Amino acid sequence: MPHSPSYYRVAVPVPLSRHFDYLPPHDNPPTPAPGTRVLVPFGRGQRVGIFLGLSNDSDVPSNKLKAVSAVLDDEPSFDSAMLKLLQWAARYYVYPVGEVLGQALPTALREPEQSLVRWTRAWHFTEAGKTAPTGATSRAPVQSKLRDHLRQHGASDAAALATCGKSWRDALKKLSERGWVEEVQLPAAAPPTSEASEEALALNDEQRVAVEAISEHLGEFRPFLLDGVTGSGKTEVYLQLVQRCLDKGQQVLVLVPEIGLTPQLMARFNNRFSEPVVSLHSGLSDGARLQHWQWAQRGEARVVIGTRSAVFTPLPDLGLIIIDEEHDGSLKQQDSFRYHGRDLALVRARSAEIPIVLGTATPSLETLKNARDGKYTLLNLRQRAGHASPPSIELLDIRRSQLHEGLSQRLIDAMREPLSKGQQVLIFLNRRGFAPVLMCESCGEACDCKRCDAHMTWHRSDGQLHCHHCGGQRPLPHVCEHCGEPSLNQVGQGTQRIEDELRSQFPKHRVLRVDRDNTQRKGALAESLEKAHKGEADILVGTQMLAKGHHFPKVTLVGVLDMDGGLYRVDYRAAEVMGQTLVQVAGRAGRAADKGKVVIQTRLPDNPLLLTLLRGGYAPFADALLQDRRMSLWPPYCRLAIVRAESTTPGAGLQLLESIYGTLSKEPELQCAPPGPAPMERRAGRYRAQLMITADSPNALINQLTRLRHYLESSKTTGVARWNIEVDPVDML
DNA sequence: AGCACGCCGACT
DNA sequence: GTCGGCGTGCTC
Repeated sequence: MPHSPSYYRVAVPVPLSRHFDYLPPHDNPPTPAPGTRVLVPFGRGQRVGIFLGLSNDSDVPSNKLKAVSAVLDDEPSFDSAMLKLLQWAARYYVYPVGEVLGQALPTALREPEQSLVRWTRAWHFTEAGKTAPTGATSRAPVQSKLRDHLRQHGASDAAALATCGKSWRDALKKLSERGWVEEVQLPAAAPPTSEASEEALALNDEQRVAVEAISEHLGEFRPFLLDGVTGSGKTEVYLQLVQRCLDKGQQVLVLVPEIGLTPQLMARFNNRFSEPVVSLHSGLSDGARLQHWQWAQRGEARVVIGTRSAVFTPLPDLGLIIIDEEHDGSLKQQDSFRYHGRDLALVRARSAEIPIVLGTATPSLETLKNARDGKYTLLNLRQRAGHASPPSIELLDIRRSQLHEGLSQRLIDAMREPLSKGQQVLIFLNRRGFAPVLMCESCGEACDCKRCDAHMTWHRSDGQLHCHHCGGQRPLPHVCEHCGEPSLNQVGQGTQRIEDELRSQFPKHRVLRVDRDNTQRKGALAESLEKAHKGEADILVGTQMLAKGHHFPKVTLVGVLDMDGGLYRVDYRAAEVMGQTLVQVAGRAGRAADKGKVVIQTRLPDNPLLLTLLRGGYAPFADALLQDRRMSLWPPYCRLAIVRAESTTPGAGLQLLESIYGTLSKEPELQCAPPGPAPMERRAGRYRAQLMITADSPNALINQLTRLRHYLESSKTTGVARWNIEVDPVDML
């Protein structure tokens, strides 16, 4: 057979929107399947790339081509459907294919040394270990436990041995030093499976309708919006749908917005199903992540619960995708490859011909529009489980009230009754720190961040000024940096200050603050939530961390301190986000027998949007916002993209965007606004500018942006300004 | 993005 | 005389 000249087309993880061609490896192995990892020479070094397929020609003369160094695996990391999805995503988000594929790979597989795992490290007794006297480790409890474990179970892997105690690794080392245990390779472990201990709950009518409606369409593409108020039992609907899929031998992918929501969902799934459920999120070690990913890929894990990047998990028998809290902005990646987990999941569901369920109490406007247009099937869950009634909501006009460190007297009074009955109160304020501004009383200047156009927040816990935008810190100055007077005054309130004030207002009650500052440590959030659940705190103060998904059955009063910001901001999504947060926070109140109450402090008690939200609920509020968007032609009534440029010298970014604007504004399919400084122009020492582009058709937008990207990649803008392109931005920062 | 090569200032 | 500053150019 004549040797046909074929080249290996490879995606290399570099910020260039093209693939690279290579000669076949010198040892001429059988052609790998597309999606297989290959090692290729690139520039001076070697890179792990993804083999895309063979090609008969190349733009590069063949004497300039290098050969693939090695085919790294004998099976592909991406099947053809996943490869297609990722290539689609690279085009849609105007991001280099190689980088997209690289990011979709578990971190461990980005290294050439790591191969797909077929073996797992384990330990067993040596001959000497088997006969060693039991009493020899009587003074080392963990060593004894390890020996007991090995005696009972034989060779065991790390996960199994870890049950013997925290210092199991040290103890194991001691045993191996004595020559009693040694490492062995076991066939790769199967994912852990728990014994189901919980029966399916009885469904109410709406839940039953939802489960039936979705089940009817297993095996075909159909998106469902499961619009369920907090406490309406969305999770039970998910669980019963998952059961149906498992019964049919299908796998299920569940996407949640943040890592904090995986443990509780994992626990519920594990209690319900006797089949392997695995999690996939950034909190796992690279090794664990690879393990879980491979369990999914081999079909051994039947349910995967993960954050947005889990949308790339290979699942050969995928039968259903569930997106929980579909409105949540964390589903959109905010740097490098700026994809939306929900939107890619929709594309994936379409190509896999399976249903996808978008669950939320507060649908995003895009999803709501799709439901209104009949593209998504709307399923409502309006009844609260256990006949809990919805909370009453009250606006508290604080324009003329005297505030106690941000708390109005009426809110303080309202807290007394539930607290006296042993119920909990939740105070919500989306601002960390003690005081957001430190202002000089003699000259009126504030302490500003040196690298950002922002005030610094005074954190009393560590006595430092923090910048919430660049993470910078510095000690509190003793005198004003502008006029030298020692008259710095703390203005405004953050959660730390509210915590203090609540302690002094309610000295007999226990106050628990939950925000990013005191939940940094691993497991700290879980501990705090546990405390709250056990009733070891009476008053909970916190930021949006407290608003997301966690259930506090004993909370009957929620106080919202400052929501007005969401009604002032220029960001076109600010009002939508405010409404969603408000409804989510309100959902924390009165879940059990007691009717809940929500008190919102505001200086805008007549704001029509706010009133619509309070009187009519989220649906008419969202419809009003949709009307606004339609009139002003914002998404979802147009396709939006942002081109950003930043530079260390003022003006360079803006200049780059102006030259782009000159060309793009001539394109008839696009509407461009002249570029301008970003909402906070200087951030982390860089001057930032942005250019907004809208179009009616997504294809027109993508085509133009692709041209733009090619131009930017080839022009020598490096060093002058850094730039990026974001399609479907979720916020303007 | 890396990481070279490539021409102009302060050091053993 | 070199070491090294980061300006521009390439990666199959």
